[in-house]
Amino acid sequence: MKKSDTNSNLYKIRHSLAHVLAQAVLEIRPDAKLGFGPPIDSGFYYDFDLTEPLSPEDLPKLEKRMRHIIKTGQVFEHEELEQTQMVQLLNKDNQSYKIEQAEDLAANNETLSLYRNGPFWDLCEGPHVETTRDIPKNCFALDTLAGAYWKGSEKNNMMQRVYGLAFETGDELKIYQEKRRLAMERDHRKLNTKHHYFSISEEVGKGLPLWLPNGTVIRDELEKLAKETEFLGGYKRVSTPHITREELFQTSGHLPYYEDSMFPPMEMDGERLFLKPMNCPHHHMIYKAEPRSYRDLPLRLAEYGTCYRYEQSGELAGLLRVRSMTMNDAHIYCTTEQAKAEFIKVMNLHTQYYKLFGLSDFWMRLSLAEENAGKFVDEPELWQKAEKLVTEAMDEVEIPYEAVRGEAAFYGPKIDFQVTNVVGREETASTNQLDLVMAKRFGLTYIASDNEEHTPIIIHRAPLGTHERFVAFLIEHYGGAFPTWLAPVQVRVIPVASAFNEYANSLNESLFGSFVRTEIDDSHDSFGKKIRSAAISKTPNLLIVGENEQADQTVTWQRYGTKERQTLDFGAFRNLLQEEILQRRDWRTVAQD
RNA sequence: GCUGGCAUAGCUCAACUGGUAGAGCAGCUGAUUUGUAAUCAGCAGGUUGUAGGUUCAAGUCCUAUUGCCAGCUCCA
Repeated sequence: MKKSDTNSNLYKIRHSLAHVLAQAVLEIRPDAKLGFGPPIDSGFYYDFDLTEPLSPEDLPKLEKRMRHIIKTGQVFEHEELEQTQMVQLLNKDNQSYKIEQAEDLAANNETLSLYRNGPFWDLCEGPHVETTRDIPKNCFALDTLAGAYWKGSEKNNMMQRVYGLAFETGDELKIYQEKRRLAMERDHRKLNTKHHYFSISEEVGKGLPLWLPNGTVIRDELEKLAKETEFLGGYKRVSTPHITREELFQTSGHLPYYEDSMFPPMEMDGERLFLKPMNCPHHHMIYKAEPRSYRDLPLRLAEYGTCYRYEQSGELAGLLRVRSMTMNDAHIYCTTEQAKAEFIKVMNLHTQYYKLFGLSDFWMRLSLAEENAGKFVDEPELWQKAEKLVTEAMDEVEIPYEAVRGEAAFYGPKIDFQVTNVVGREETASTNQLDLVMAKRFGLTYIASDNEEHTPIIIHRAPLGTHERFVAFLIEHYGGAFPTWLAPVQVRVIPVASAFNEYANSLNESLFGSFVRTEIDDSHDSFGKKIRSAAISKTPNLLIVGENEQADQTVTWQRYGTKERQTLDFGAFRNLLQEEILQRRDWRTVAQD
């Protein structure tokens, strides 16, 4: 929850519940050491260091104890203490983490305060409800157990975190739980079991998805979209190898700054080769392959490039986090004067794509470097210049964003498009980066009109991100019901009885011959069953044909998810469909406009 | 990678405190020929993730291992 909400009733309820939870845990695990226990967007959590871990079966027990504590109406009392007194008190309870926290707070000259309720007390700045009776009866539920590092650093101890859901009323809690349940239904991994987009097999390796025919259709359609758009945007297409000699990644700085995320090298003939984690070094080499003049700029090199990154095993998740990925990558080499305009063009391209998919639930993050983090190329002046350029461009297009330190690429600031997946986890869907560092490292130059050598500015951009993540998002965004142009199967022809199979088949073949992805349901199932199967398949267009249609050479057209249908001439249907596909229209969002 | 949990047929799930695996859907075969969400009947499908161990007996208990899930850390 935001700091600004601290005085809201909801904040107090959640914060107080965290204390009640800690009290309940201490009842069953008296030696528990307390960590942090803040309110969060959906409720609260509390971290504990336990000698004997809690198991999911403990949650109902804890919940029962919490309800009991609430009923006794414990009063929350506030008290401020000097550091020595506070540490003494904490020491008596053997709360070593809290002592560390108290010392940190004191070092920052913050007031040390505690809250007591009943037998429990906690180092805490509040605020809380007056008494535990102010916590509505059924407004909370313990949710899950998880691990969490003390102070969020993997160098520290792993503690056990208990998550709880909490709202102002029981009804709000129920609504939240139902919403979450519905969201789970859209999980791309869940929809995948039904619609077969991809497969991750143990034999091939984790994080290395196999794209099945249905998923490949979506990939190919996205690629087609990107190629057409980039062609019109003046990009040139290139293609580069998946493995590369060590030296290139030394030059690029990937080995010093990014090696943790790279697969270990292959050794051959006395040299070391790496799988590429990004496409940029290769594009830079293409830039370098011939002398460049200012007349060549902006030079826009585009590639759907496949990269490999050694993500930690616990981070892999379906298609959202993988180890082999194909990026909608391009690098724009331009002069300083051109940079802002090029950056703006790229931002507009993002907007254009997001509008096409009807994606509106995202926020933009300006990811900046952090000093002395060791993760960023050490060129303070260039960073400053790049940040200024990006900020100005963003202000000019008037797109709101939030700046976050420490999230930049190692070679420059980024504008990331942040989206949340169905489970509520935030991910970067697209990215745009301004890079003043690489051109220098690679010795990229162009001859300007002054007949002198200059260094170009580079813009890295991936508005469609990677196929893996973007397709995962689209599956969840559309809930598996894709618009016609993206749908693995665009049309299903359904004869009402086998007597019309022949007519249905002629339509099917005719559409197929026009490059429409079509199939026919000539099974022996009842008509009702065929309609049901078609609905479950989420095929966007159904063509129903029977005696009437056959006699008139017409089709009855029904959209997925609707009851309305229209009967029209087959040729007319085909024209409408082809136009819709060509224009990549989603009739559902078009209707809303 | 770390903490916790889970693993039974293609999918969703069953099998009491250990007694030798069962259903629905999907699939296949046959009958049915149907105008908007499940026609009927039959058949087939599993060394219970893998490897050890305890036991007269293991899906069930123990150990290891692999994979998956949630979270932390990390990121397109």
